[in-house]
Amino acid sequence: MTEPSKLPHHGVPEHQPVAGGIAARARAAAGPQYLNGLNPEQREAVETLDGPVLVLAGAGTGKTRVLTTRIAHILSQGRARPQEILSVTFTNKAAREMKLRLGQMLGQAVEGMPWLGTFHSIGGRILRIHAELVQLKSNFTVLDVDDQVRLLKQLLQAENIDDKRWPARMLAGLIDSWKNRGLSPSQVPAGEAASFGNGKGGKIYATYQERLKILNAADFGDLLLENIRLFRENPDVLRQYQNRFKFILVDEYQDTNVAQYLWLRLLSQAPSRPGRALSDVIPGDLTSPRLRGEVDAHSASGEGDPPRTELVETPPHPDPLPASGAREQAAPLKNICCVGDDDQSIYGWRGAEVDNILRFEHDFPGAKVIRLERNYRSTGHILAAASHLIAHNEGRLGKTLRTEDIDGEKVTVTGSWDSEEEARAIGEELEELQRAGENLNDVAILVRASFQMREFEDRFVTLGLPYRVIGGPRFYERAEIRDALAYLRTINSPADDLAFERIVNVPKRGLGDATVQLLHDHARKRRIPLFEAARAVVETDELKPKARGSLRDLVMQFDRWRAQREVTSHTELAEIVLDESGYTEMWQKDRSADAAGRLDNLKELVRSMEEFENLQGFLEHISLVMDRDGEAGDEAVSLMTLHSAKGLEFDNVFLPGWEEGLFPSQRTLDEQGRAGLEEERRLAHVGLTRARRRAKIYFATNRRIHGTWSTTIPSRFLDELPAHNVEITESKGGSGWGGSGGYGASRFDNLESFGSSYSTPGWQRAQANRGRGGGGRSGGSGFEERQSSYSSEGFGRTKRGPMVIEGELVAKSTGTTSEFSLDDRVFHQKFGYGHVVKIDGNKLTIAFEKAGEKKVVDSFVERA
DNA sequence: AATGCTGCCGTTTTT
DNA sequence: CGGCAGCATT
Repeated sequence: MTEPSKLPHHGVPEHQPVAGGIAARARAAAGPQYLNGLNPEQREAVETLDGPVLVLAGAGTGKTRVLTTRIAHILSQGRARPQEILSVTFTNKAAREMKLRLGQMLGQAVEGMPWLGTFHSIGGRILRIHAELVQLKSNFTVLDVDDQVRLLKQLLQAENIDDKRWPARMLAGLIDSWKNRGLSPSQVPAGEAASFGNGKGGKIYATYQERLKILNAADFGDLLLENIRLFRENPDVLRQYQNRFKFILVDEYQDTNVAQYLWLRLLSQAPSRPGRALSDVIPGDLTSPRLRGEVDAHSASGEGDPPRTELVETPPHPDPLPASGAREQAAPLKNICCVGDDDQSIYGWRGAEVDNILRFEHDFPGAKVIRLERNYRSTGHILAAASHLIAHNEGRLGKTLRTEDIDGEKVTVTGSWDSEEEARAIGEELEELQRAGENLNDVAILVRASFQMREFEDRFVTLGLPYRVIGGPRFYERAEIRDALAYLRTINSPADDLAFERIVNVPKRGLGDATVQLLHDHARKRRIPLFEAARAVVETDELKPKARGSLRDLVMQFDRWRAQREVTSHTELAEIVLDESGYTEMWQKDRSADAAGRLDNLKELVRSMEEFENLQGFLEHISLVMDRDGEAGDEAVSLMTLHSAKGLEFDNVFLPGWEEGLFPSQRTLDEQGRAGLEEERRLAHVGLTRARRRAKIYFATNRRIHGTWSTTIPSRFLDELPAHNVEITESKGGSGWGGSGGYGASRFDNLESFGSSYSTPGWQRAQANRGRGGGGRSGGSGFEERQSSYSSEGFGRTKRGPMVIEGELVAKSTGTTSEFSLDDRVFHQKFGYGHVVKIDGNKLTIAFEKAGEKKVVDSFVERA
């Protein structure tokens, strides 16, 4: 999402302040004002209100703008009221963004868009309203992955399945993938169900679902799957929603999975006659290869098939429709508008079905397809490179992005000896950009895998370059948050065994496995929740006195908290609970590096509760809509994976690690074959199209993976870049290496496959460098002393080398001497506590208690 | 019941 | 190489 207004010379700014109502603007001579500044295709996408519409919106073509304007248009035309529009996105961020923009366009009217949200939050909301129809209560808990796994572990144990050979985590993944495909336990193909746990996989899935009902809980997949079941089994309920939603809008359609497709399909169907069963939504065989080479929108439904009344999941192409009874005349499909970009489908491994978008015209007969191909983001060279690259994919609908922008700078490709040098080179370029006055917020480094980040972090810490890692663990996934939530969940829902079990011994209360096991036995025997079992067991002498007393205290505490809930606000209650349980104290006593951060997070959690009316309301939302990537903070370079970069844009984008095996990832290639390769290529395309003005690609010849160094080959994607738009440069980091050869069978060695552009002077020099023993370009930067494992391999050049350059560099960047002295005890955000062992200008060498000796710029540490 | 050691395994991750 | 899980200690 987030395609911020970037229409400097192409259109009006998107965040136009709006005064007056829509009606007022609708009266304007040239049509409604909100349509101004849209290009013809965008305008068509906004104004084509009737029937199914697929908007193929390439990167940077104003997708969000179209979506929001379309909603404004529907409202201003009086075609629907806000509560009659269903608008779904994948992420909370995307939903927020849409709300924000809509608010800017419409004034305050957004409050009345109750059905704008993520698939999961909307599914969850519908489910809560009709919870009893799917054997839940409306206050059901949404389980996170951790809870899921723990529950499955218990079930596996009960079935005597070796948890080593059949990890619970794997089963969780399997169940999730089944749910993504819309398969309830009885619908899982027998062969697949049997593939886990000696044929017991399917049975455990069924048991798992039963247990969820008892726990009054649903996992993420259930929010959709149970919603589908609800609709299938209760046609009257479905009809109610079909009637309500006059318009449906879907964002990022290329990322929808089968369950989401089925769900949309049900809702987009015109209301059925009362009494008509809608039970025949059959997921097709979705295991067939995703790429069929050809997208055929005509053949299957070509003979004027009337719109289907029955909801029959169409199997992937080119299978004929299943012979499914008579197809009677029916009301047309709803006004559904899906926006997406098949070239940005990068979540296939998580169950997204690119087929959904490739098959749209087939699934929604009579659909109008509109292509947005005018890119308002990137310069010519960048766009050409990205387009040329993605053109190597076969399974795509095909778009040609174009821009009216200048050609700008060519995309650069830079080779380095190893990943360390790569980080150094990028570090230098960043400093150059900084000196040139670029805003670091407009710079991003996009990696394929998160382990690559470390090298950069190390480097940035050394340079004192402010950076920000995007996408780490989600807020509510952090241990301290889940612990705190578990306390609150136990208070709110005494049947929530998973929550109780999580905190029964956190902080340590002397209630170990033995005690928990006893509680389980009790609970199972008497069919009561764990908490009630605890209450009962305390009255017996089955426990040792110590444990018994401890457990009794805990039960009494919960009773007290539950009583207090009636008289105190939920935020206050949370504070009391965290305090009295000793949980806060536990972290206060903890001396590890992140303890302070955890305490901050807990405060943040309590603070965030204020937005909700009560504990119940808070708990309902926390697991679905709690993310914190909103924190902007100070100016800093962004470091993230390519996946989390989707939807963002930056002036300068660095793309390191373009090597075979890493990118494209070997594992994807092995597991997904050609489809995997194409998805990797789409990832590369996403990476390039994030850049507005500069895109810089890097590859290293040697990379350490899992501790061992291996020689790598430049990525095949480099071959696929058009020579004309690319410039090969030498590594600015300068090679401190040389050493014995071994680029191996690099394509870049074999210039034939590259064409002449790859033998630029820079690259030749880089090539030449590798044979030399000495430093690369003069003033290069072998400056940082590192205990790299090279030395053990005979690259002895890393002995205490002169540090002059680094000293110079550091001095330049601050010019002051350090305010720290030897032996000072300090704290560092990343490395924790340590003491200063060496001072060199503003550069400190610190012996960290946990992380060992590191060099750090003093502004990164504080006195402890 | 809590602590320490060994051995395994290792992408991406919207909800 | 490093983080975590499961086991063997005390």
